[in-house]
Amino acid sequence: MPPFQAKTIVRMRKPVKRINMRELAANLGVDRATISRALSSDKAHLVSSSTRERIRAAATLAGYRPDLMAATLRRGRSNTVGIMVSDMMNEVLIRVVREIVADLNRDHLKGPGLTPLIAETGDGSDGVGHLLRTFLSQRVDAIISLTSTEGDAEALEEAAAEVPVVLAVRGITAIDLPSATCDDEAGGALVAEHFATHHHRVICQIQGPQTVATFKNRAAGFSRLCREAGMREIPQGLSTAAAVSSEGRLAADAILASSTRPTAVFAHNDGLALGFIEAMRNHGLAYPDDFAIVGFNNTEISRVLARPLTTVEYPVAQVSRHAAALVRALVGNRDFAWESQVFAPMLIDRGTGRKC
Amino acid sequence: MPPFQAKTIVRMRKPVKRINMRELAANLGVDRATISRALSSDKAHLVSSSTRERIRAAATLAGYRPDLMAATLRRGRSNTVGIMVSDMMNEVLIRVVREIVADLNRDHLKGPGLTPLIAETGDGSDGVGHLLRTFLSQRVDAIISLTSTEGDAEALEEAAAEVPVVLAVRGITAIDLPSATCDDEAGGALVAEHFATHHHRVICQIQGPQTVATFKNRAAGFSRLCREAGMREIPQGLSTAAAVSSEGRLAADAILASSTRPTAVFAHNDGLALGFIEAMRNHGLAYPDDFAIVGFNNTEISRVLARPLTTVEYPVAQVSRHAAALVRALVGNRDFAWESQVFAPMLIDRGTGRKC
DNA sequence: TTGAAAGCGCTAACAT
DNA sequence: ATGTTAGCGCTTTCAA
Repeated sequence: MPPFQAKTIVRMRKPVKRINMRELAANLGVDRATISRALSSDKAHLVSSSTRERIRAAATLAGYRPDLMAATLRRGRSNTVGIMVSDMMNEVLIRVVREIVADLNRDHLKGPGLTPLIAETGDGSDGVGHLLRTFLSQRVDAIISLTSTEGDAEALEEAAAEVPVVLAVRGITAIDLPSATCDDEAGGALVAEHFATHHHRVICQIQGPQTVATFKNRAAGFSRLCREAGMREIPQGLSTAAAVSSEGRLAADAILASSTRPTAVFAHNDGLALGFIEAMRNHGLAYPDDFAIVGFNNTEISRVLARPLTTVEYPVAQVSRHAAALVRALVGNRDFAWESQVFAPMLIDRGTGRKC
Repeated sequence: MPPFQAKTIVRMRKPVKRINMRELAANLGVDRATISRALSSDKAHLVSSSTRERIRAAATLAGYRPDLMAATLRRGRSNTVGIMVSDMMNEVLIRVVREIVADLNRDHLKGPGLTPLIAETGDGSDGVGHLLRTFLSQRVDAIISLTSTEGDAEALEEAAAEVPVVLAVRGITAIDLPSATCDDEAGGALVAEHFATHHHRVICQIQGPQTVATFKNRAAGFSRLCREAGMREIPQGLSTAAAVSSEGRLAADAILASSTRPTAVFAHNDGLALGFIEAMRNHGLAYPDDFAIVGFNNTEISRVLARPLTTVEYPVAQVSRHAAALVRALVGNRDFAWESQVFAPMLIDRGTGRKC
């Protein structure tokens, strides 16, 4: 156990009793119902403005906090949305979560809105199932799932029977749920096209795990355009065990050892690209002169490199906005005629994918 | 509006009515109280094992999900902890959140445990206050606040009157709350000591915003040890507007332009260090040969650099564990005699802070 | 415009 | 070992 410094303080808490609506009503000599109406956003107009203001002032003064549990129980709605994210260290996922949260919070300005509850799927065997059950027990009005896998289909379907479930970032083919995703096939094609434009003839891709739809689609789009543009792709299917920089380094070693070297490399995400760049340096090669390289996601690191990386911007804003819109609509009306949308990514050309 | 592809699907949802305890009881011909006991973890022994199993099987089969809102209302406790984080893109903060969540979830194995609710403080003017109010209305049993600032003192104190509030990562001097933090002063000193050990005589630090206690303490510790070790620190107080790589680049330009150049540089976090390294490259200097450089936080990027960076490991595990322990203890007993703890950081020597 | 009364689904005290 | 009863704090008819 490493050392630490301790500061010992003992302290008694004054047990502040929370004031409830009944007490507040008694203090003011009005009925609880009047308080409820005065404090609500949709029924406030039913109360005379004088009493309404009197009640609101008194509530603030007394530090009254409505019990959302009780309100939810009575109302049958919690005005809450569960957001389930697979990995909080993933920059794209967190950006999407953030924007969804901001989007939903914006509604609070007018009306009750939806309060987001964020949780990460644990490593446990049934992380997704457990979290979904927790959300349902918390009586969320809807669930947004970020980056679910095909293995989660059953659990999601079960949840979807009770509340609207919206998928974001990654869709699922086994079940038909409203979703907001990125067109990864187009993303892959975009990169290949960029290489073709800059006259590359022999190129390759460092693929993320092909069990993940995202990477499978990027690979497919890239290969498709390679064929269409008459470029030679080598080696076919250089797949990694995880989309992280260390795997990028390993892939680079393989590429550099091969007899036919490509002139351009597409890494399925910026982490893999970074690994490739490091390996290049280790091999005495200069980035970005000795290989053209393009990443994916436009993560912070791709921007702060001494030589910023050409990469693909994930349509974070659009995915987030659509996911939020879907949830809002479905919470308002379960029979809403939703449509899943697939948004186009965009190439950010910073020059590292050109040199032939 | 960038292009997108739309897949239109209309779908009717079968409105699955949630089964409640009363119905389940009726189906089984037992009383609701028996169901409640059978399904609980602490009172299950009061039910005969045969009916207990019968009830549990039926509950699972029927897809019964206890209404936590109702249970909370009745019980007066939600078994829920609000975790408030200022920035979800901050790697250290997210690691702490994760570990706290994992720690609290571990309790679920035996007994009800505490379910964490994670939320990010919005950019709004009163983000902290608003979030605290939301948490209190959700009847959380405790609140953990990550990286609060002195400006949040009042709001936190108000919340602390109702439920235990624990600070993590960053403490507050204005009020006396249980906390789990890092000894940043020692961290700064650690780095200076490292430089002294490797015979540096003229050194400098690129400081994060001095309004933030974390950076102020790192600066103080560093400067203290500089004086004690007889090293010359130049320029005094090179403070940045934000602890990000772009600011690190600016600071580097200033350092490189000065007449007396230091041989070693302490960047208050890895982002600043990265900016410095980039600027070095831009100036035709070689990292890590032309300057010794040490960062802080041991973030992923410091590890994946072609030449990994010497940095300081934040005591994530200890801070998390203590924060979780404080919450658990205080939820169990408000009068628990808590102690705030300050944990020591640790230098990770990867060799970039030696060369003189 | 306000009040009275019922009840959301659960748990805990008490009774059997 | 199980059942009976009351009530957590709120919102929503319905009535005045």
